[in-house]
Amino acid sequence: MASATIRDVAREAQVSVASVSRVLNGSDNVRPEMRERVEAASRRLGYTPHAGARSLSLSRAHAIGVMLPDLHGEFFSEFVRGMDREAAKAGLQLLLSNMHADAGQAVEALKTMRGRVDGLIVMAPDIDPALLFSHLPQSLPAILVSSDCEGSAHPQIQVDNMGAAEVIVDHLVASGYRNIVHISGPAGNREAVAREHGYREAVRRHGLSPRVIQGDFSEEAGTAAASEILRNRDGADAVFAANDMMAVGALVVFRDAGVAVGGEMGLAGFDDVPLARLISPSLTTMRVDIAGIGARALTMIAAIVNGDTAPDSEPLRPELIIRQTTKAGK
Amino acid sequence: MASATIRDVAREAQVSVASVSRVLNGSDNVRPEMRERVEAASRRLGYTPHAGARSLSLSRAHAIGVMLPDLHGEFFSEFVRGMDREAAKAGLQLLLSNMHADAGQAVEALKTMRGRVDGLIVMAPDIDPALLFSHLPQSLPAILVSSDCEGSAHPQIQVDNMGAAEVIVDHLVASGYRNIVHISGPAGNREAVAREHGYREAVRRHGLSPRVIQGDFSEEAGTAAASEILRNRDGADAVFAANDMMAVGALVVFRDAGVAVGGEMGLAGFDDVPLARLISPSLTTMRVDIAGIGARALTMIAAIVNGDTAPDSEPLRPELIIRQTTKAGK
DNA sequence: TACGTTCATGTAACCGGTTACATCAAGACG
DNA sequence: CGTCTTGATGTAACCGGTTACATGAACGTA
Repeated sequence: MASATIRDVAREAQVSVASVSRVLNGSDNVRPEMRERVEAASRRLGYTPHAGARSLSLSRAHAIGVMLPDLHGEFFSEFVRGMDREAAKAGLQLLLSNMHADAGQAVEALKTMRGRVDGLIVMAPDIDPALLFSHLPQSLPAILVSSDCEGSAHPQIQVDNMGAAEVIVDHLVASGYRNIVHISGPAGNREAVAREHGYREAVRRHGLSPRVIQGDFSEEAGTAAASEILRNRDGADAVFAANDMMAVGALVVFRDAGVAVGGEMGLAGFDDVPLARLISPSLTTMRVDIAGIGARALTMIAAIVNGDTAPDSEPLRPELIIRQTTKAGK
Repeated sequence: MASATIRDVAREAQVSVASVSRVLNGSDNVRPEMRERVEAASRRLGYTPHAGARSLSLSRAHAIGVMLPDLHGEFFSEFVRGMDREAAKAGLQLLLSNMHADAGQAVEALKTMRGRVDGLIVMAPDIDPALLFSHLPQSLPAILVSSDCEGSAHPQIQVDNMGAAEVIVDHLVASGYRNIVHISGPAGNREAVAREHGYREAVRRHGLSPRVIQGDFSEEAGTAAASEILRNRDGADAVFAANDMMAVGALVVFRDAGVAVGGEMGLAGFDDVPLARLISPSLTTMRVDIAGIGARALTMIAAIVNGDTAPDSEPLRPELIIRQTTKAGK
């Protein structure tokens, strides 16, 4: 019942295992008659090579380990789509390990990938990468995605979160808004921190005063923040949420309260989830090319694995997408 | 530079490889002094076991291969989330292989998983499973998700697409709609076919006449279908789209044309993507518990891999979610 | 003291591939 | 006809773990 091995095929074809291997890997130096015998035997036995054994003897797994945080929706699927597209081109598979409760668990998960992948793509916005990699064989190539951390030994793909946040604030100011409240992301999240930093910087530059309501990237956080803003009636005339889901949560609250979003109240998010375009009024936001990041991450790690020089890429600049929630202006 | 192997640890600790293996796998029959020596050596060398070699000698990869179609958004991420949750519990990893252009490529992808995974979870609504598995070692356990096909040798997780479609039509009829148009999914897709079948069955049962516009699950297909309906003005008073994205495309067209969706025009989708709740007017649809399906798929395959009897599960029944697009009725 | 147990440890085979090197037959050439 | 070259094929070591079995020390018993 166990599957046929290369030795079974060799026996069936009355040749040596070396010959079978040569035929199956398309080596030259095999006579046509030999090729035919082996292929026939292989077909008769329904032979499929054992990828695990192959990668052991070649010291090449043809797989990339991917560690992601607890991503949701489009964000997750677009990222994986981008990686998968390039992985298919490069003949690589993706070994997924998501959503780990804590750093210890994450380290454990990375360890179980040793000897099973040729490289790692790690996105861990709330885990210290130094800690993450200190327990790992340094010979395993890895790249960090969007971790916004300096001085790591590993190549990184950066998104210019801070600059993008400034762009958003500049746009809100240009549209006539002056009292811009920021709904921030989770405290330990480096992307969230960078966005808040950009917000503060831009507000300061315009001579305005910052105001931050702590959020956590969830729609509920946006709902809560908007309710708080309505309750206080403290002159806030625009909201910049650190991601779209919180912006959507806020939008629904404003809409239901009869606030003219895009008119008296400006609103902007971050990410450009598909929903941003479809909700009404449609949401001004920064578009991040998630699939592109995933693709770039994979081509980078593939290059490193192949021993090519890793093209250290410059930060990705998200694109400002102006929609109805800031269109009318004030 | 190459990573330390178990033999390096054995040499460093001046013991045999068998002892190292015993210590690291927590076997009894090791004296405390031995344990300590090995652990110290292992730490000194930064040793991490080679999972590939381990799985070769144990004939157990502790990984599950997952093959998915070109899924988008929440659908994909929720499904993976469900699997991942259970996989973490069971100590399994997920080897992903998405989005294959054609059946041949899909078969190839499955083959490269041989010897690398202990089982397969396959969702391939537009590939004939018989074809898919005919080229595979029959010893590799596999389960099919939502393939709606009879007489397969592999256990399946079914979603009652046909029954759910009937539920939707019944609801539309109960809300007063009579000329219900169906926007179908892609032609070869078995889920889409089952939904259309349910639609036709229910419409026939109510003594109404069916009308189907061919779609392909994309938002654009919904846009096109709705435009066609408006152009024809042929008395259609409700639309049942085979998925939410098409329903959303249609909704936007109707809304922009000033048609009262939920009043004079009923509209229902299928899937309950997050957008369905957030769009305005919010969309009546059938909720499918995607994460639950993923989780169930993983527990099933894990059970089979462990040699437990596979609990052959009954079809999942989606839940009717009534929202504004059918609320007012006619 | 001689002998049988028990138990920690070591040796070597095995998982299923790849491949360096050995082997050997056939053809080239003096 | 003998030798050298060439090229197809076979043998066995190796990738890095696990583990059945061999080994031998320590101890109990007569």
